[in-house]
Amino acid sequence: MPKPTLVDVGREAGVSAITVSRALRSPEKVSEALRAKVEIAVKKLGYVPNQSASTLASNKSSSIVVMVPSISNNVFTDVLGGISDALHGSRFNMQIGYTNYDSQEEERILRSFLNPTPSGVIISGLEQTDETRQMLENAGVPVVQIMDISPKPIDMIVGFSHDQAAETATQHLIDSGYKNIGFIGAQMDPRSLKRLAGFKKAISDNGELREQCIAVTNKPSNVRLGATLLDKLTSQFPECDAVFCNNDDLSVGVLFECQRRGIKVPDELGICGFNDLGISSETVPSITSVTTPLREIGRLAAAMVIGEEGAPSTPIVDLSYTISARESTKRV
Amino acid sequence: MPKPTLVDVGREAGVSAITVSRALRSPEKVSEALRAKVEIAVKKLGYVPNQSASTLASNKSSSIVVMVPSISNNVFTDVLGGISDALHGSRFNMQIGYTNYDSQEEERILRSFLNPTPSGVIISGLEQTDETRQMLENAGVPVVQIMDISPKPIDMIVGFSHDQAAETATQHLIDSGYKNIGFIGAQMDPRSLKRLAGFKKAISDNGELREQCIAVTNKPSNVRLGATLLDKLTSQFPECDAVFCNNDDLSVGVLFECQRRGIKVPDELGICGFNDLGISSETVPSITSVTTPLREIGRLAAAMVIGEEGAPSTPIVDLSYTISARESTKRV
DNA sequence: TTGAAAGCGCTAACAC
DNA sequence: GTGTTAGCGCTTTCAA
Repeated sequence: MPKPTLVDVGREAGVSAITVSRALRSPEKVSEALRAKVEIAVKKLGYVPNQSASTLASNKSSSIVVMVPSISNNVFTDVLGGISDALHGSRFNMQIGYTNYDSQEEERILRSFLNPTPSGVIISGLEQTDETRQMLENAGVPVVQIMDISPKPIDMIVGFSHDQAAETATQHLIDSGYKNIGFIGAQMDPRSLKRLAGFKKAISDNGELREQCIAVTNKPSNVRLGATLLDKLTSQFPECDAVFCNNDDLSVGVLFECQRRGIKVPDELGICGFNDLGISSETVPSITSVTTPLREIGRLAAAMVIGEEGAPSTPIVDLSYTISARESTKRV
Repeated sequence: MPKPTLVDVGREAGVSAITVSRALRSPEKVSEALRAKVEIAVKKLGYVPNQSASTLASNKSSSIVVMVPSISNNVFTDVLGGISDALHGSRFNMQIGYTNYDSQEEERILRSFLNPTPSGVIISGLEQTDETRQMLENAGVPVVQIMDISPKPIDMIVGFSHDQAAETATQHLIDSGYKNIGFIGAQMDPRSLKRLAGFKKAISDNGELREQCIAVTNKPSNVRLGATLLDKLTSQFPECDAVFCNNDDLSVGVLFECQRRGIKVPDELGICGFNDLGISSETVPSITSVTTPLREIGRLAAAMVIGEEGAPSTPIVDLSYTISARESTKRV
């Protein structure tokens, strides 16, 4: 038997198709009696609305498009989790696009996702191509940029200041008594570069910034890389007594490498990570990290894009981060 | 200006709409000359096909539905990564459903995803409700179950034997000279229960299985829980000299707890994890784990569901796992 | 409050 | 190889 349509349900309930449609989408426009009849017919036939037909007829889809650079990065799984939570139970579903840190790819994917027009777009970062920004503005849908912060969003934005977060973290290392602080970074996307800038500012403000205190790579971040980059750093900057890492898997890798090489943490080397991904608080010694509001970003972005009540009233939401000071920077 | 349609493109190219459609979807059915004209018109107008209209007219969508229990679990991000890789560049896109380990939720989500009929379904585990199996069979689309293995899949299946993997791992602990082996497990879903069964079998085959050697919880797995469960285990089973963990974050948590409590690994306690999630090989000491073919499962499932050439010729694919023996079970 | 008619953009089926 | 016609299932608009 073919799938039942609105007409079938209507016939079963003794009403017209359009009444069924209304009963389902805006029950308040239909009389109590008919609504009940329709409900029974829907159950009986096991009717499921055809999304494509609905989308085609109304020219709007009920999906929220979410563009993220990568799925394997824990940072984004947290954000997606937040969005997923906020959307759960609403009439919206999410459609995820992976840009692989490539603006051109982002533009291409988004173009296909914007046809038909979704109910909203959540997009990571500020680095959209001009074409992409144009498309988004023309689409006339709510757009929320996430992760970063800017006074001039395309539409709305929720995130935090990566420069400031990194600057604060570096200052924490300085305040803890470390003198020769290095920077370790992987996946040097624009937000990572901002963290590097924040690091540089803190160092310069407190003395002299030396070239050799920075060890970075464009490879995706992972635990192994933390060890590799620590090797690189200590060979080019032997007097190094603390490191600020771009992301928590690097800081964990640095700790393990210290354990292998017999470097004492925090006495001989202080370590500070970024994002507080859940493992930092568990290692021995535990690792200081910058706790960033990842899930919260996801949740708020979803609320803003669907215009929910829980949504903030301003289009620019600058969330705060905190330094979670732990054993890895607690010098005696 | 409104979005251009097939008719617009046709007018621009001096052909009919259907010719444009054919030129785009099956170029071999259209003459060289027209194909070129169409291509130019498409570029000029910036034409993007309307998926809904296509889906509605043809009654098939080009999405591959993927049902997973959770996104925050690293295990599934690996699998999704594999699927994403395999689908990249194909004409298929993926639609992800999160079941939150709930068969009823799975059924509900799937019902809405099956309308209109997708090009294929990839679904985790064997524990679908009867209704769900029925729906999938009625839909008449390729279905690939993943993660586990069974002689009677709904349609196709790719995974590995969790019982056997756990049994082999436990045997490795026994062969390494451990006498009182415990089991630590979180998120006790059906596959975890199979791992527990494999553990029990190996223990029973080599002596006596005692109730108190098992410490489990239904909470989602995380590093912290590893420590908690080790506490529980050692208090109820003090003579314990090795643990097999359900998942790698637990084993990492166990190692950290040992470091906190001054328990020597591997001499006083042997540790073996599961899934080899990337961190196990980096800790100090490194942790033995069962390396499971997560990405491969994703890749193959995608190939099977879209009937690609790289796909296996049999509907049942039993992949192998390997024990990656590391320092945490290397007793001197 | 309910219904009839028209049409969203595309493709299947059939002609030419 | 190309075009014509009809219709996918729904919503919009307008009328009753």
